[in-house]
Parts: sequence; C-alpha cells; structure tokens
Amino acid sequence: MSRTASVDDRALLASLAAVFRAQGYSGASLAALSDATGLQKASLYHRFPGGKPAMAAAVLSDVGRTFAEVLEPLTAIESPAAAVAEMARRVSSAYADGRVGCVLDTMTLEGAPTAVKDQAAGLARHWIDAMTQVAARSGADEEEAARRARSALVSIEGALVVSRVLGEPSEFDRAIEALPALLTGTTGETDRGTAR
Amino acid sequence: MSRTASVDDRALLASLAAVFRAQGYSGASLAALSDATGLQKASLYHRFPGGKPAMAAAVLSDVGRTFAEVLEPLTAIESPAAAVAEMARRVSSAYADGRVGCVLDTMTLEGAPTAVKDQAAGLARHWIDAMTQVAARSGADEEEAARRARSALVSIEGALVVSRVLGEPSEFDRAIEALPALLTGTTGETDRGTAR
DNA sequence: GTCTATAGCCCGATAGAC
DNA sequence: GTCTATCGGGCTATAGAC
Repeated sequence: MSRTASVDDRALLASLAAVFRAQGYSGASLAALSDATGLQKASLYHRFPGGKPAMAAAVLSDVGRTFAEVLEPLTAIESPAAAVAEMARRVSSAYADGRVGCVLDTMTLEGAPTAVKDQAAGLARHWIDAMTQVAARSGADEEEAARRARSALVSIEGALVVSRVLGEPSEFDRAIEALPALLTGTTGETDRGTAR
Repeated sequence: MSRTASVDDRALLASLAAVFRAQGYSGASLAALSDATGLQKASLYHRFPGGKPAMAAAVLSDVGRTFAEVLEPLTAIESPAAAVAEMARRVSSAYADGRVGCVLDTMTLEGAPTAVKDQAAGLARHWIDAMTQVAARSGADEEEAARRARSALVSIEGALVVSRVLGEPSEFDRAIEALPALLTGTTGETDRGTAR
C-alpha cells in the first residue's frame, strides 16, 4: 500500500539467514540481502549499524535459538532413543529436508570475519556437546559418546554438502534416518550395514 | 630478478585452486588470485580469456586429474581392502590431512556459474561411481555398494566441514581411518560401533 | 524507521606498451 | 606473455529527506 516496508524481526532474520546460507558470507551482497528482506540497504544499516558483519552475527544468534529448539528433546525426553528420534525430525525440518545448506558450512570460509567464524564454532561445539550427553545417557562411555556425537555432526554436514552438490536431497534423508542408530547404538528401522 | 613472472601451468593451477578452495567461488577475487599466483590480473586474463569462470573450470579439471590419481588404486589393486586403504592414504594427502577444504563444497554455493556447479557434480558422481565399484568387488550387492559409496563421500565432506569449523583436523583423520570398514564392510583397526 | 541518492572503493575485465 | 593503467559497474557504507 505504500513505499515503506516494515518487517518483523523474526522474518527479517529468516530472510537474511536464507541469503547467508545459500551464498556464504562473502557471496551475500547487500543488494541480495535487501532483495530478500524487502528493506532498502539504508534500512538494513539502521537495523544493523555494524553492517554486514553485524547482520551475520545476528543471523548466527538466531540460528543458535533454532538449535536450542532442535536440541531441546535431548534433555526433555527421557528415553535416549526417543529423544534422538525427535531431534532427528527437528533437524530434518530445520534444513527443509536437505534442500538448504548449513551456515556452519557456508559462513565459515575464508573471507568471513573472525568473530563470525568463532560464533559458528561455538554453535558446532554446543551441538556436539548436547549429542554427546544423549549418547552417554544411552550407555556409551565418555569417549565413545563424544565420538558418536562428532560422527553425527559429520554425517549431517556431509549429507547437506553432497545433497547440494548432486542437486538432490535424498542423501540427507538417509543421514537423518541413520541418526538414532549412530548416536544411541540401537538399530531403529535402518541398518548401517557395517557388520563385522 | 625482474618485473616479469613466468609461472608453470601446474603451479598456476595449484595456486588458483588454493584460493577457490579456501574462499569459495564468489570469495575468490581476481586480486586474491593474482596475489596467490604472482601474476597480474591482465596476465591471468591472457591465460584464461574466459575470465574467472574459466579459471574455476580449469581448477576443477585439474582437481579431476588429482581425483584420477586418488582413485587409481581402486582399479589397480586387486584386494578391495588394500585398494581402499591406499585410496584413503591418497585422499588424506590430497586434503593435507584435513587442513584444507574441498572445492566440491566451497565452489558449489549459489553465486557460482551453473557450468562450475555442473562440473563439480560430475566430479562427485565419478568419485561415488569408483567407490561403488570397489564396494561391489568387496562383496556388497549393487544397492548396498552404492549406499556405502555415498556414505563414504558424506563422511569425507562432512569431516572436512567439521574440521574447518572447529579449527582442528582430527575429525578428518577419524573419517579417513573409518573408510576401509565403511566401504568394504570389513573391520580394520577401527570399529564404527553400530552393533545391533 | 523507511526511503532516495550518492560517496568511495574494489570488483571483473580490457587496452596497449614492452 | 608479462606488465601498467584504466574502464564501467557493483560493492559496502553513509547523508539526509520524510
């Protein structure tokens, strides 16, 4: 109805995140961020006086809130197997069933500010820690639990990369299905096929 | 000794690859490529009249030659287990023990030319095909062999991402150690711990 | 808090000397 | 085949009206 756009903070961060996720930090131009959000560049600078680095930091903080929701079942659900199954569902949803990339990957190439890379590393460590705890609850000893948690993150990030490169998200679906067995050591409906 | 630099083609492609690998396609500025190669921008345009897209294509072609060397043991060595073990050594070497990224990841974000993304997809498919064949030779049926090959690529790409994000390459070492068991189903010195 | 307009710089790319 | 110098444009960022 007018030449003024007003954008909800939540939607704004989601639009910014979509650009950073798809294009990476250096690929996310102010013009693209302006297009995605419907705000002019000057309006983005009003919201984020720190410029593009501040936008990236805000996006990662918002991703941290999303991660908190994704990981919430790991402490809220008593059964480790059920907890991991619910986390897997939320991971799949958060990554649009493998059709979008992960900021931990795309925002950590050289060219991103050190603060951004450090923030991403913190998110990754937090995710690994939460998965380590649920793996330990399922019966793994400390070292084995940490190993499983890192493997889980590896399989998720790798599946997102392979899905993007091949142009089809089926590999991500497989990684999600394998998560419960990978983290808790129990066989769900999938079998990872590494019998001795 | 002079203001003219002459650069061997092999070294030139290696220097260009290092920049694209670390910064991604859109992050790899002509200035950075000029710095890395020791050639001025105009000299790069003399070598690559197609500009930055042509440089990226040449880098991916060179990566394809490296992949051919990495995958050569898969057909040259009779024992599947020994073949995979030798491939794993070469993969580790090609990625500097996990300290560098993979162009399949960094050059396929939005912003890269479609031709570049397609070329990367072809490299990924070729790699998966070669690993599928060795998995089949080790006794897996067709479907299982393909599944193992995709999982192997997922674990390599994921480990490279996680190693970069966390700033330490130990996760890549683990993925390399797990490759033989993952592809051939035999237990080497590592156990992936998914007992039923 | 949004906009238009623009500053100043670096981008990819080219012209032309040697 | 390398270089210096430069072009036009997109980049991040800012000024100032409404």
